Amino acid sequence: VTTLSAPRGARARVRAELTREIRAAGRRQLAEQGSTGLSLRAIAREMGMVSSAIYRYYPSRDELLTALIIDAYESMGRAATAAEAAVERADRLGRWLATATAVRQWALAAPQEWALIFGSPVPGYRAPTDTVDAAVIVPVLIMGIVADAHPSAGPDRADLAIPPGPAVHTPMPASVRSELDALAAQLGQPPAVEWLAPTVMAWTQLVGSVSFELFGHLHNVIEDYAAYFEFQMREIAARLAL
Amino acid sequence: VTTLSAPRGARARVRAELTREIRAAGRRQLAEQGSTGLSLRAIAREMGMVSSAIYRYYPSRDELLTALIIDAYESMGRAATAAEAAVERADRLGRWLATATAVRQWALAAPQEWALIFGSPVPGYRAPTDTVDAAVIVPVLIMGIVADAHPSAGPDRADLAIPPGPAVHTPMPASVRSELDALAAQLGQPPAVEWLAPTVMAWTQLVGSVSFELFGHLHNVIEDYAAYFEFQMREIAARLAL
DNA sequence: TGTACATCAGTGAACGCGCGTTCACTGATGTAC
DNA sequence: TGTACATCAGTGAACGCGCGTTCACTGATGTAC
Repeated sequence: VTTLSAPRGARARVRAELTREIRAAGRRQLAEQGSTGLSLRAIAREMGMVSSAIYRYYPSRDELLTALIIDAYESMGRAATAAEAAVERADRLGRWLATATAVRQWALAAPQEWALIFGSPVPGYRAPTDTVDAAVIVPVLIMGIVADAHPSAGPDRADLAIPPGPAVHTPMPASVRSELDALAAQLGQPPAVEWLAPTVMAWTQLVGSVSFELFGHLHNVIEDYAAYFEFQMREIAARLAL
Repeated sequence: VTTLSAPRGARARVRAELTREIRAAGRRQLAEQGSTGLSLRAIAREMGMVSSAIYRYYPSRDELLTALIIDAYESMGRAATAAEAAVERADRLGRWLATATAVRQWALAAPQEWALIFGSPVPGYRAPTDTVDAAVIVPVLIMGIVADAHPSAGPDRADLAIPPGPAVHTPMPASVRSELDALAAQLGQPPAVEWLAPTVMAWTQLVGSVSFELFGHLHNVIEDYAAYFEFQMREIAARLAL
């Protein structure tokens, strides 16, 4: 982290350090009170500074919020990437389960950061486009697994006649296909086109499932959530024919 | 609505009316600023009252929030129930699609109410158990459709050997089964036990999909969201063998 | 039908709190010659 | 190596705002006899 910015003098090093500390304090506040409770004054208080001093580091509350959102996406992305990388390449089911489990574990450890990125949009806050690179880490990771199972081109193309999902399934509307094509084109080795929508569905289900657990929607319905989660993820893997 | 409380005198009628007006004003504020922006003072201002007068109707901000949450669940439930009831009973795919579409339409029309019930929990607010009856309307509706397709008992039991979901699928953990059994027992005519988890998954996917659309997670990924949504819901219907 | 009393809605002032952001300033740290 | 100047971090006071909740009160509406 430090090596990235490579600050020249002592002043720059201290500045980078304090910038990081401000975000850490912000994260702590987030954990305690949620995004509504994120307050520059409270951060300043915690750091033993006067409130206006924060403005030397972040020009406004929204900028800090953006930084924290990017941090959260990157933190989740790192956790998922590391877990996925530890699994043997050929074991695609294992890679998917490792990714999904890492995402869930990350969310359980930092529920408010999860809420920040996947919960209700913060009122009056418009997310700048800076966040998309970080937001896309895990979806791209998943798409990579699917692409390994169902590559888009080459001699194995013939094997891919199996339709995505269950035997009875619906043709994908053309308007959706083209959008997803454009998304896949961003990948070096994209999955075969008919697997794109199922991949997005898998990602939706993963996020939906974690949110349901975290936000308490299956309270008193599912007790052993870990078991139910794994069951779900295995079902999805089967659908994706990993 | 009026018939439910059946107020005796004129005073009681006015009180019921104003209570409703307060919630309507709250809903309007929610729509503009989200749950954070819900303010008793602002409601009082809008109604031309002094702020303390609101306390004659709701003893605290949290109580009002609870009332609005229940309203939202009930409003969504009414929309879904009406749409589902309009479809011929035998057309189970149609009933599912009508339900899912009604949920999405309701959400698009009232995004902040959606966020209130399915977004991040309001910080510092603990939902009382009063909300569960309303929260469960749509899930129960869906479970009813699945139950019609796959009833739990009777002579048709033999036809139900088809496993839920795709051909390759995972056994459900016993701990999850028992919890879902308990849930299904609340229904008069529950679905066969092996369809319970797929039903909850379908509900999760429905909510996840609408949230993704509303919260902007597929911005610049899926353009024709209506088409994608229908595609998804048809896939789910196939999985549920409706 | 009329009077006496109890209930209740709404008032207005106040308590105590927190927030984001701006601004002119001091003094220390870095930079150029 | 030493001095002069520019940069920058942090200060403290202030602006203007909003909030939930409490409390003693006034009057109007309802109820019991």
